[in-house]
Amino acid sequence: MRELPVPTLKDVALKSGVHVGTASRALSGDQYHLVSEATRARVRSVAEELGYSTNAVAQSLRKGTTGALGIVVADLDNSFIVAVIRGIEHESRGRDYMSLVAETQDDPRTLRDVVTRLLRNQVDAIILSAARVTDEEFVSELEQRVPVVLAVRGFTQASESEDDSRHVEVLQDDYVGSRAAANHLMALGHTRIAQLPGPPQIYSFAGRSEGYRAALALHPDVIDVSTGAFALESSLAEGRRLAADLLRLQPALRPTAIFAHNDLMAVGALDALRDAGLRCPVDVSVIGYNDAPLIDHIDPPLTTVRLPGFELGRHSARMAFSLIDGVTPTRSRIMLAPELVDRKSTTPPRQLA
Amino acid sequence: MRELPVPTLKDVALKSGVHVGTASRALSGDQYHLVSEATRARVRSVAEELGYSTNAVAQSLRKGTTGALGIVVADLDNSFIVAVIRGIEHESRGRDYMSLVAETQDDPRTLRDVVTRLLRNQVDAIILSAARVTDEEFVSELEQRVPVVLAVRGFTQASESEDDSRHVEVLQDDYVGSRAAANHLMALGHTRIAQLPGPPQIYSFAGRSEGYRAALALHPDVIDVSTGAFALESSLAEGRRLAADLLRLQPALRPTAIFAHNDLMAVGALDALRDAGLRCPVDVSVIGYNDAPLIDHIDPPLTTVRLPGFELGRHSARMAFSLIDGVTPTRSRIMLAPELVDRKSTTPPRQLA
DNA sequence: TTGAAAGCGCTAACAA
DNA sequence: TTGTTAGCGCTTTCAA
Repeated sequence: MRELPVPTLKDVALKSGVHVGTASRALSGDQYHLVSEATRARVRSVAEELGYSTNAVAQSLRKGTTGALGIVVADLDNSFIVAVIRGIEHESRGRDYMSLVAETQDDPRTLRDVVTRLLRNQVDAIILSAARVTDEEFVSELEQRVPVVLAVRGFTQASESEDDSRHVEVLQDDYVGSRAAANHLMALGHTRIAQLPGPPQIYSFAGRSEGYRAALALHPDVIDVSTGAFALESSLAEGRRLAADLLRLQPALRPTAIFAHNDLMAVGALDALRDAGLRCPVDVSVIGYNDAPLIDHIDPPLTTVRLPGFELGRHSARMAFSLIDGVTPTRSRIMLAPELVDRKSTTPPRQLA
Repeated sequence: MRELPVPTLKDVALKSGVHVGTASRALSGDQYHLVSEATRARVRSVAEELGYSTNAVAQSLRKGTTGALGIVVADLDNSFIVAVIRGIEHESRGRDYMSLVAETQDDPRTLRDVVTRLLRNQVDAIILSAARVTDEEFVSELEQRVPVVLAVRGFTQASESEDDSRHVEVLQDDYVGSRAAANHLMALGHTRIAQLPGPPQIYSFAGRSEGYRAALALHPDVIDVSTGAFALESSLAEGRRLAADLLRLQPALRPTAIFAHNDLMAVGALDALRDAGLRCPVDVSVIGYNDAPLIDHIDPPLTTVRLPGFELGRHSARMAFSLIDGVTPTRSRIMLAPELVDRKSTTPPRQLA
């Protein structure tokens, strides 16, 4: 099956009649000018002929740098995260960097595991998009060993100023996004609203709760009928459970609008509504977060908040490269604004309709 | 930010008062028995204390093997593929292998690009899930340089026997899946059926076309009203376009059931139906392929074919390990059976209802 | 059971 | 402009 002996630089040098050092320079991206045009051409053609390709492992060992970026995500099965990864890759292309993508499934042990692996493999930087609030100490230690960019999930409360940020973060603004969601509902005339909070162990969800509450606080006539419970994971089943609890309240106390911390939970809420014989949006409006694929094709098409994943990835990569280059980035935190997408799952409450 | 000098084996050896060779053995997974228990314990505790972790780059260079698996996928934003990746990772865990995941976006140039990168990085094997029919020569060359497992997308026609297979393949049986889909429609009583074929440059879609036609061939009373056109990419928009073309036929010639080569195209077909003032499933039944997330929550919940992604990944990884170990796998081709999931988008045709 | 030494493939001083 | 040389951090053969 596989049998061709892989040619090394030495082979190329030999066949070109030059020393390996010269061959190295001739083939290198930034030292080729130290070689006469003639030899350079010869070496390159020999390399081509032999099918030579540089051994990145040897190169890395010698250079002390691998040209690899570690990307750690909680859940690969998430289009938003995939967009982030694509943004990173896009930005890496120009620098000829390679990404090592690892998934934690939101398990703290797995997180430590994959990070250890990445470290062993000498990645030049890590873009971490899987941190939970309890991981801050771990991340601080990690930052001693390798440049780290926190993407999507940070450790910064919305209320904190950039000055006291201890990490390099590229985030989507949960505070702004959730406020937009809440404001959308209130603008429609809803006065009894509830949120379905995602796991508070993830700052993003904490931020969404905060933004939601801040928005409601500005409207004394609006009351928050959230139960106080939160999802154990941001899944459809949990959204359904939380919503069902809410719907068990007596009708007069029930919310006329629900803000779910992500689309999957919103779909769960839709299921709960149906279970309770209620209809969306006529009886209860529902708004999600993320703008997942096909979420515009469910019944009813979901109003939600769209996140700038690709851009977020690009910024994260740029931040990482700054750190790698030893350039202190001008900003230690970048916040990108999400955007509300108005569809069919939100309308004015019935009494106003 | 980062400053701790990273300890090397030499540091550990020095502090332990042994030679690096001994330290290496003490820390190794399979040579530690060559070291006295006392020194082993000492070396290990020193390593721990220093926070030593082996430099995988140096280790790889010396060993000539990296413990890395290259995984090449066409589209990361695909839950089925993510399941495959997870299956691979699951199987890799025990062997302490690491995956390098790369995406081609189905672009042949990018495919060559990422494979080159993986090769430079000396991956021990490549699991390729992004091949197009025109890539067979490229893959054959690749197989000379590194063990290759074709996952999900192979080069094997459904009709070929395993004996003439030139590659190591782990596939989901498109032929069986598409036959199941067609049979489901025919069992419901449909006699005018059309398929919406995905790009034939991908063998999976070619296989689905074949299976579909084979199933219909067994029922002389059923006529295939497919237009013959196929999708340029397996997207919602293309599904919509193809379906719209079909619906322009005069009513008597129109299909009463449509088999879309994947769920996204099926959703596009649903849109086209709506555009044409037709309803699913009352006027036209629609069946998809893949069982994408949320596809059970669209309107109507889609009947589709579910694929064993995780298992497929596990088998792919096992195959790869066999090749790495130099063990000729007992089988050069594994075909996993998909499963039909009956939901609400398919019913008997109107005249029979 | 341990030490010594060579060398994986490459790059980058330094010298010529 | 090119050759020489040392060495990145590790593993492993060979000797002791």
